[in-house]
Amino acid sequence: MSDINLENLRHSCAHLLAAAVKQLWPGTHNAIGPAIDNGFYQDFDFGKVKISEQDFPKIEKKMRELLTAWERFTFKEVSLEEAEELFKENPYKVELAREFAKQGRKLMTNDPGNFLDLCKMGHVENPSKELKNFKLLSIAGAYWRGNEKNKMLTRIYGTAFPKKEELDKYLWQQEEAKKRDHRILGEKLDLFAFSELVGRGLPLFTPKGTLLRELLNSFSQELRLKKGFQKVWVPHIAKNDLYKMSGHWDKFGDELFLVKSQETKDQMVLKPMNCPHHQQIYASKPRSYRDLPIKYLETTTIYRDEKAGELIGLSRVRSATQDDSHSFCMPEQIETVYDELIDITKTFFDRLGMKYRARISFRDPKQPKKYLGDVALWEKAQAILLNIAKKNKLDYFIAEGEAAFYGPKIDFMVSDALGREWQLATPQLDFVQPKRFGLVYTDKEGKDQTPVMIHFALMGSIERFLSVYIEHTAGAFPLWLSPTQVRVLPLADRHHDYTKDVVSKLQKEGIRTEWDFENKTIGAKIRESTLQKVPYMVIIGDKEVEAEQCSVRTREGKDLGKKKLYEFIKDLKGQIEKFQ
RNA sequence: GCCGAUAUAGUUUAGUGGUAAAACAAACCCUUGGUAAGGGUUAGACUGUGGGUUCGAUUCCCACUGUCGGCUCCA
Repeated sequence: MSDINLENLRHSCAHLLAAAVKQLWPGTHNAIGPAIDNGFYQDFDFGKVKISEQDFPKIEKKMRELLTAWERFTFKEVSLEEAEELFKENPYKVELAREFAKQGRKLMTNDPGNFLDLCKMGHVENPSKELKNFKLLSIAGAYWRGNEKNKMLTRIYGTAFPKKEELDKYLWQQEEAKKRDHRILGEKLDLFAFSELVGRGLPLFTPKGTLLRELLNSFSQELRLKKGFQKVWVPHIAKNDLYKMSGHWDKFGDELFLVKSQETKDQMVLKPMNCPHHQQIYASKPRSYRDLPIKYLETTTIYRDEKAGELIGLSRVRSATQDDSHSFCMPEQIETVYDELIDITKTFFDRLGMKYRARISFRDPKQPKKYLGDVALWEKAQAILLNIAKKNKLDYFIAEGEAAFYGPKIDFMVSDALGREWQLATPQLDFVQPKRFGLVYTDKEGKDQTPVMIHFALMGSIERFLSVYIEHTAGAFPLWLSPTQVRVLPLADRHHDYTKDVVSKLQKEGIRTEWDFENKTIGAKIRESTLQKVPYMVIIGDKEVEAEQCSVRTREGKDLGKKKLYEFIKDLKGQIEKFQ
């Protein structure tokens, strides 16, 4: 890594962008231009001018032109009056200057040579030398100060690196991420589809995609069934009264629901979560402390009215299938139940080859109104979670303010092959809902007590998990998850009978097998199977028929040589069993 | 929802104020090929939907729908 401060570099680059734009379009006002995680942005008020990404080459050219004269940033402290005079054309700068003056902060200006700006400190020493490796990336609208009541400004995103190689690597990585985009792979690998007629945010799963969903789901469920969870089933609609009782109605109102309630009594809505339903199963008969913990499991679809502009492929949808479960236990059983859930989570992600760390989400002590339930209970629960994380030796960190409104939780932050982090499995404690629903169990003394509920979904939503997992694997799923595990490729027509024989024997053993009888060369068939990420290809020609063998090749291009079919089946089964 | 971009064959794209071109995929034919693309032929699009301007629009304008990028990261 270079010794140049990345933030300073990028922030300086935002100045350069502002300078270039103001020269190209006089009268444009620049607002803020900070460094961000992957680069920088600069907001502009272009007035009536409309610009697009097609203007980028022109802007970049102007940036390079200006840069040659940028020897160093000179700073000067100014009074509010001076600032108001200097930036009188630019209402955004004036607003900021007044605000900062009010807060008692020093007002600074800087000038790299030909572009005066109001700015905090933090720039590179020698712009003309250090700022060379930049690129403008995209353009978008953004509200002034992030508030939708304010004016919409034009935001130009870009990035900059100390070295050209670093910039090139970043751009290459972006390209890689694009290739892995689950929306593209989903179509290429024939996993899911959308229909304008069905509606946006409502994914349809093809046979291959459905297989993938079901394999992941049964793995998720099995892990819990082994720990004594029991499957339940509930309908997908309910009266809105259910959510008034649970507290979701007060919290989210009508916005959460995909079918809007008319506020009439007994109005039906689509369920946006499963916990209230599951609690009604618990409530269906008297419970004794001897019955606890009671652990329900159900993979079922929920429906939420996500904002239209936020729907993205499978990662943000309106119909999401949760591998959900709810455990009801006595307070002193929390730790035991939680330990099981942590164990399940570890097994699941270890087996999928994904790294993770835990985020313990506490309430924000500064905003008590955001949460239901009494503070003492929260404190107690948070202490329990922290202890569990320590005991299970989780790699954890604490995030205040990330808790659900009904209780604290542990989120598993799972990282993918490109190093991006996703919040997936979330066991969360709930002291509030059982109380609201009046759930009870009879304790040893014969008195009614309120159980604690623990929400837990491993994948969260299968759709969102798939979006992460498809990009993690780039569509090359492990053998046990591959919709097609083996494809048998005959060289010529005369090998078709033998091929059919091999395919049916593999299928009989439960191996998901296809053949490729197309009139193409073996090279083309191999290419096609490789692009479809089929783990194993079996090639059948004269030699194989003669020796009653099959030639095996992996999608990575490795030649495993000739084998007897039973040997190959044994290999495959051995590999698959490792995951059961 | 808001801002911007965008919509042409199954897919990826070209193109024009006078009803559209190609590649891949498909079907058929030739070829029967040994580890990431063999060759040919044919078929396939009322240019997203609905309006408007015009003698005439796929092309220009408006609305709708879908898709994409954003809407937290403070001078």
